[in-house]
Amino acid sequence: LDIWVYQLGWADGPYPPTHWETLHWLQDMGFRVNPEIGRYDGLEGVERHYHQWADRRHDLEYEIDGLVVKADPFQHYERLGVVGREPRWATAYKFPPIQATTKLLGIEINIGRTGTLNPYAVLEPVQVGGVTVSKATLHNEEDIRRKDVRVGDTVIVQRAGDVIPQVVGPVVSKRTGRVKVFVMPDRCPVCGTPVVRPEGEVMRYCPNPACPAQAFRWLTHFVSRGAMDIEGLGESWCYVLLEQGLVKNPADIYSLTKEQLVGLERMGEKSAENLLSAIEASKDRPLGRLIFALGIRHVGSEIAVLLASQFGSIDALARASVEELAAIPTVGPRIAESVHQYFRDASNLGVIEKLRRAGVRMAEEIAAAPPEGPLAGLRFVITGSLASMPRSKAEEFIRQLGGSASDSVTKKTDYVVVGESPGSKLRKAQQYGTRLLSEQEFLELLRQHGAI
DNA sequence: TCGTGTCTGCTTAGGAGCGT
DNA sequence: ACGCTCCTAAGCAGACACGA
Repeated sequence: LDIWVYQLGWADGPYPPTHWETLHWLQDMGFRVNPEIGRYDGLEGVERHYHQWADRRHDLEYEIDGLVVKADPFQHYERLGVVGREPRWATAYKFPPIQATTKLLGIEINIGRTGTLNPYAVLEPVQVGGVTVSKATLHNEEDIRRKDVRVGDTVIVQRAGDVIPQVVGPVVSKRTGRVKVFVMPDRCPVCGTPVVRPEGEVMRYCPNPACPAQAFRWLTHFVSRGAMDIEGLGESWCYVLLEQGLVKNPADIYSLTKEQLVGLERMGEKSAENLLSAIEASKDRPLGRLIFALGIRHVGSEIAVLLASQFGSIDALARASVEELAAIPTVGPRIAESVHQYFRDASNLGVIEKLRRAGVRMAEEIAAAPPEGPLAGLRFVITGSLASMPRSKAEEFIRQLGGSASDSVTKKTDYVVVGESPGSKLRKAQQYGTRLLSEQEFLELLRQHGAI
């Protein structure tokens, strides 16, 4: 009997490790497995019904041309010798990260939204775990020093959590005399301003707020999903708008006209209309989103929502003193100072004025203390992907019911929701003995409390 | 109609630094 | 000391629109 195993989303290259195991496993059971046919391309009439092993004792079930193949993942993983703490049905298996060696061609610098100089490795493209890796972050100069990687080195590359490319370190035995120690630049590679490294901090900053790189990062941050969420405006268009001088700061987006947009290369009527309506729609985002979008240092999505709920308007926030700010729980002196400073800067105030004139919502009712939901006081963490909804949606539901959703597992975490291909959070949860929830159980929980 | 460019959606690691 | 948030990073398929 021939079995074709079909996995969505992997058109090329090797299968994810768990999938590989499944192939072998089916083989062991006496099926002839044809992994080559199992590619995403060109497969017709093969449907995948793939119940996750995270579901308690649920069968793994493949339907192939009307033939249903069932198997028990519990036994499968047990046979592999991969048995974690209870409940064992949630144990997933991953190979250790697959590594490869390649050449470090150079180290280049990105400028972050806050002006940080972020070095990254430019690598000779290499296949690692099924994808081509050509770049990887090096975090900062200390990290480069710790790893002691030099330009020209042969380096080991892996995919952390099987996803993110990472430089592990050099293969010192392969080092030739021609390697070069990397030196962080003294000047911003984009605007040439001498960089500063505040005492006690590890990152170097470009102190020029008008640096084009920072303007670009601010703009992309402003329009991003978590902030004002302007659909259709990605990095490329941000770049074009800045380069053409149509936009100098985020507030200028709101005075773009159709004529201006249509004049751009590869921007037609349709795109221009879509973009303008997306911009229009963004005027009504919740206050927290706007505060986040302003890009104040130390104010991310969480603190922004907190500030919105405390002050209720941009004006009230702008008037707040350092003491008032620091009096808020979880806001300390650094954050308070950062916020206060932001609203003392003339150009920032100019942007805010312009946003106001454009009709961007600047205030909202201060919500009464959030009603105590059924999940009040419970901390959730999600790992892996959920089939039924994006992670952000799941987190929204959790908050709606009064729970909190964070992204690192600690001893205080109450539940870890395990989706498909979970990462290291699952390991950590097992280590702490944190209660695990399969996607089905999670959905059941939401249903119980009427969230869905 | 079709090749090409752009954006979206979806994932996780981990250093740094803040708050308590 | 510990927990949490901020911030950035890479990759790829697929949807959609442009423009010839």
